[in-house]
Amino acid sequence: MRGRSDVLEPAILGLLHESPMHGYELRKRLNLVLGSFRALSYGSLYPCLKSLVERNWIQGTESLVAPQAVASKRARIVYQLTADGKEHLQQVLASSGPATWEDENFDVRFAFFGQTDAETRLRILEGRRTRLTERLETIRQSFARTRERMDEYTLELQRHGLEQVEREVRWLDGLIDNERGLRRTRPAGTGRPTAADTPAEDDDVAPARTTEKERG
Amino acid sequence: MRGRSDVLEPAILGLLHESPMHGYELRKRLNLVLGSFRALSYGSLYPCLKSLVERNWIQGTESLVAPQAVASKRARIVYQLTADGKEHLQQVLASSGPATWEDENFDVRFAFFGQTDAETRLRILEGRRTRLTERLETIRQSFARTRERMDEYTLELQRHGLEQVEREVRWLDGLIDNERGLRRTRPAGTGRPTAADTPAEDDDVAPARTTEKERG
DNA sequence: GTTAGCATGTAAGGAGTTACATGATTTT
DNA sequence: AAAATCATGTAACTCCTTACATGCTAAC
Repeated sequence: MRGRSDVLEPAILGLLHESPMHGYELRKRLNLVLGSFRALSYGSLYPCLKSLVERNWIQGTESLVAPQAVASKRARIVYQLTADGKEHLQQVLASSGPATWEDENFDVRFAFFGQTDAETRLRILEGRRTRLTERLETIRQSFARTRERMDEYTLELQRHGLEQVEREVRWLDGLIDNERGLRRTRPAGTGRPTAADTPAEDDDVAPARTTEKERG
Repeated sequence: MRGRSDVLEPAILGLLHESPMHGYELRKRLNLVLGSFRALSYGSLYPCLKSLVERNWIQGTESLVAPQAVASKRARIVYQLTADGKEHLQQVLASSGPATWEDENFDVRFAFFGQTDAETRLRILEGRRTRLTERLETIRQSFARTRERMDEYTLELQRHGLEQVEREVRWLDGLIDNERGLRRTRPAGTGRPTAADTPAEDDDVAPARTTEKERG
């Protein structure tokens, strides 16, 4: 029943958990968290905020802020999480389904790793890794099957895509190693998540599944 | 007036230009061209084919194919470009607007570079490059502005994103060099598009614009 | 005093998804 | 004979976008 995401809602809740904000500011921050700089429109943001208020996960309070100590600016609506909202956010960040491992959903989860425990982080990183190695398998197979009768540019596009995914897997490997280290040596949530010192120039990124199941 | 794409239509036309096909087969090939392996659904494909037929860009003919020389299989509808369709495809592949430089649109254009001339290829590669350097600027600026008060994971996500975009720019540079070479030495459309032998480990990817315009 | 940026919204619509529905053919 | 895969479609829905509408405030 779910579309590709609902990437917006978790992102909003996550940002508001870090600090209360009004819509206009949220949008700017959102464009960074959502990664690919697809300028999010107000036409999505405000209706979403409205529905979050209705479900009682956030609440908005008019604030007459005077930034240079001047009187009476136009009221801005500053949103913040309710108790219900905090609880819900924790559930969302910890939950994982098939959609969790897709690009944008993963990015949002990852951006708010600071608000979860090491257990959850590891689970999500590994789920993402599995998803990516599945992709690698699919690409490699079609690569092998159709190499001959394929246009050179199409081929180059796929070679490049393959490389990008391989690189992302190595990035994840670094992060996973790091989380494992954290879990063994420290209680939780300390230490920098800096990635991949592992050179790892090898090509075997786990066999995973070989089945090329249809998913449509 | 255009949404993020209409990535499907050009992709279908491009594939059918390479060779006639029926819907089911199209879908599989489509999933590779469209890159990120977002399994395209029949719910999008068949209505799109229908509308292409209505606009007289493709035509479908029932074919009673018997693959192992056996009689009477169920009829499959094999689609092929009409004359109008071929003309339209050329226009689409050569045209370039703001949407052309976005990820998926670019991928589709690139996948069918074989069906265009060197002039067009170069224009599209350079447009894409400009778009990416704009992104780099945006990321770098927000990076510099908010580095301190930002979550470590969010930071790592952005660092990684930055790296991926930088890598993509270098990939484009290789392709652009290659196209330029082709244009100088050969008539058009010959030679392999193999990328970046240029090591180019430098970091200056062109200043481009510094303005952080709103686009919403 | 007018342009640029801050701030909040609504209405209509586009591009795609999931879930459903059906049936033929091939493989086990 | 059952299961998998080939093959074609429709209906309802979701998430997000564009375009529109409004008004305040800062800077030039």
